[in-house]
Amino acid sequence: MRKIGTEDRRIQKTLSLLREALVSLIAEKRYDSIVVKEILDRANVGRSTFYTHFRDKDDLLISGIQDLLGPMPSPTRTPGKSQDWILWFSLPVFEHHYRHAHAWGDRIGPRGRAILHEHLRRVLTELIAEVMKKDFRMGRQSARRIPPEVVSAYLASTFVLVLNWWLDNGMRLQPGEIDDVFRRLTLPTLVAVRS
Amino acid sequence: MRKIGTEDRRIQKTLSLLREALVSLIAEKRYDSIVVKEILDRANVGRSTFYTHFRDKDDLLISGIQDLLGPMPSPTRTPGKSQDWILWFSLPVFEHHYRHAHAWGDRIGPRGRAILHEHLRRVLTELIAEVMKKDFRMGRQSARRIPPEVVSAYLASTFVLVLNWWLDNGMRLQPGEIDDVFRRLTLPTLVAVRS
DNA sequence: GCGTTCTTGTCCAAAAGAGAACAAGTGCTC
DNA sequence: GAGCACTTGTTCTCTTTTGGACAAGAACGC
Repeated sequence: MRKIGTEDRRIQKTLSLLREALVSLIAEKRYDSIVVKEILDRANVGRSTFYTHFRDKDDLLISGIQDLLGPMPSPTRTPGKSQDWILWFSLPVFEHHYRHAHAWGDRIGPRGRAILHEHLRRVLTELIAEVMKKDFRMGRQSARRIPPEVVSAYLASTFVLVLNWWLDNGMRLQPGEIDDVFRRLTLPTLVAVRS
Repeated sequence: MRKIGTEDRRIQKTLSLLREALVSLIAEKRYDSIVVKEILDRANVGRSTFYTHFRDKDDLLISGIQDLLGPMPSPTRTPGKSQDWILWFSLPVFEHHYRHAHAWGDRIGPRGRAILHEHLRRVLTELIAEVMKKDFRMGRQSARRIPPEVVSAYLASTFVLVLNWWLDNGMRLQPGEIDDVFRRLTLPTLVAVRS
């Protein structure tokens, strides 16, 4: 049986090469000033190959988020009334930014960051909603219940907001500290809404 | 115009991956114990791809020699009666072995070394003959003249002999010193034959 | 303005790689 | 020595990659 879709070895190589090329370029110069051909040259990949996988440069940038969120282990609901298990993504993502943002400086630029964060928000919204729907307690229906889609969108957008603030202020807090800020901001609402 | 033959970007990538995989494997285990599938796994290359480029494992090993000798700059004949410019390859190759042999230890094994040296001898013979034929002085014909093919074969085989001795004795001499040995062995003959 | 040069994104035919199946050989152990 | 697992090298079809051509759109100086 033949491997299908994105499992093909050649595809994986191509995606890796392109992503690594972009990352290493951002480490050297402003994202906005990077031109597709530079990425191709560094990745040693043909032009048409690039466009079979990505719509444009921004699409390539965005695709890295899937790399970050994709392999994130799903949370296991701990027994008890605590609701913070649904914020499982928070600390890992903060830590990821902490590790990588220093190398990037602000060469990503406002436009690049906007694209990145908007996509992060969208993907996080979906991811959280998915996990919430798997949760048993969401089975309880009630007239006044807030739909999980709204809650997940709320959490994702608040997360990105906090992340943005953190970055704008030079990441003076440790990942654990900013994570705590995020949790104290959202947990009360979460408890009230989902109890 | 389309690129042809070995210039294709995909081919270069494949060859590099396979060669690097083999080298890194030799750094870890005996050459004889390395199996094709291990090379494929490490290079992340398909089986059929391997066999479109190489006859077998030995062929891959040998191909590295071309990498070593291929980019070697051709010698420039210095004016004067000195003949040692034709030994231009000697020191670079000794130095190459000096740099890499320590990492390889003796994991290459007697069989691997025999294959390698036999091929090195063959390629060197051709390379030297080629350079000699480009040389002006070889134009001089004479009944007693020794054909350049014989001289190049003599030089190559003596070189490999010295190289072998050097390796067998644990490379106790510096590259410059063993190079000197080689030159003192061959120069008198060279002068006598080609003056 | 206007031409020149660079960039973007699309399309295509041809080449290379993937992977599975296969026969044949090797080596092992029971 | 029969069975089994593994390796080698070949062949096949299908998928991806390639590079060149192209149109359309910046960006630039003159």
